[in-house]
Amino acid sequence: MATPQLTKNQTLVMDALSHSEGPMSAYTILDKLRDHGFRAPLQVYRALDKLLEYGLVHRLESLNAFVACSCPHDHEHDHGVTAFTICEGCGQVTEFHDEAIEQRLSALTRAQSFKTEKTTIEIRGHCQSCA
Amino acid sequence: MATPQLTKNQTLVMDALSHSEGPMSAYTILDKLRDHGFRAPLQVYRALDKLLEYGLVHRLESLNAFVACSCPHDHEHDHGVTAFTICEGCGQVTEFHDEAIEQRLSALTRAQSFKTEKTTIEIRGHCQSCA
DNA sequence: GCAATAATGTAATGTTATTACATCAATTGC
DNA sequence: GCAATTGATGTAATAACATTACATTATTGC
Ligand SMILES: [Zn+2]
Ligand SMILES: [Zn+2]
Ligand SMILES: [Zn+2]
Ligand SMILES: [Zn+2]
Repeated sequence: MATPQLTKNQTLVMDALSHSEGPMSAYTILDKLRDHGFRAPLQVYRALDKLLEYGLVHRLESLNAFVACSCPHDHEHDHGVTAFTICEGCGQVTEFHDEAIEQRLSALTRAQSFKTEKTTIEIRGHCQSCA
Repeated sequence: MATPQLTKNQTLVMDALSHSEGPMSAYTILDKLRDHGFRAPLQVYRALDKLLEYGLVHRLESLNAFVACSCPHDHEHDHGVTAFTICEGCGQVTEFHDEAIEQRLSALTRAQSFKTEKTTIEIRGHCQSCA
């Protein structure tokens, strides 16, 4: 998925997430952007849909929240399975990718002839500082 | 986590999930149990909390829904990491466990000194029939 | 310019989950 | 037995998350 030029709203949401310490809910993003003219949830959700599609943002299912992708690359190519550790103490989220897990999951789904479209891996717990 | 005797509400919710073809949202469960005296969401959520604690039920984060554990064992011992395939077509959910994935995730989190409390693995896609 | 497409604005509504407080039942200690 | 504690339940209100519907504006292709 090549990333096209972002629109005004997409840029505002992307910047909000990029400059955030951690993940933000859609409504938190909305509040942050009220000064920039945002008035309704849909403005956020529409921008997020596109940013998710472009791979610039990830959704954390277990938090109902969103986080900027931390990958250094330019997102010209789809990065594979994305996994996260999420600290319950400080809220820190760490994104990581592992080829071994990806291949193992691929083998397991292939065995049941399941066609994977999206894989969610989220590990809740406590980081080193918060242990 | 040894499973104590279930209370009346816990039994009703457990039965509803056990007899369901697939996962159900809390509000769907509520509707199913209105004839049995359920009136408010909290009655469902409280029962689900206990059933989750006992390992009899799993929460599907990407669906905001709940499903009865499909493991044959008696839940006397905690089964490790649970993963699911979820078909977008027919709604079929398949629970599986894999030692290799569990060990790999364990190694990865240990490397960042992260203390895991709960791991979510959910694979969305299409099953063989719905491909 | 004009049609087609994509993005935006706004309101209303739908869905999921929690807080607060009162009541009831079972268990424990004496 | 009985008070005290604990766990479970009932009910209402509210909070948090997400979508539908419809109107308007901006951009693109011709
Ligand atoms: Zn990423
Ligand atoms: Zn932490
Ligand atoms: Zn299970
Ligand atoms: Zn299917």
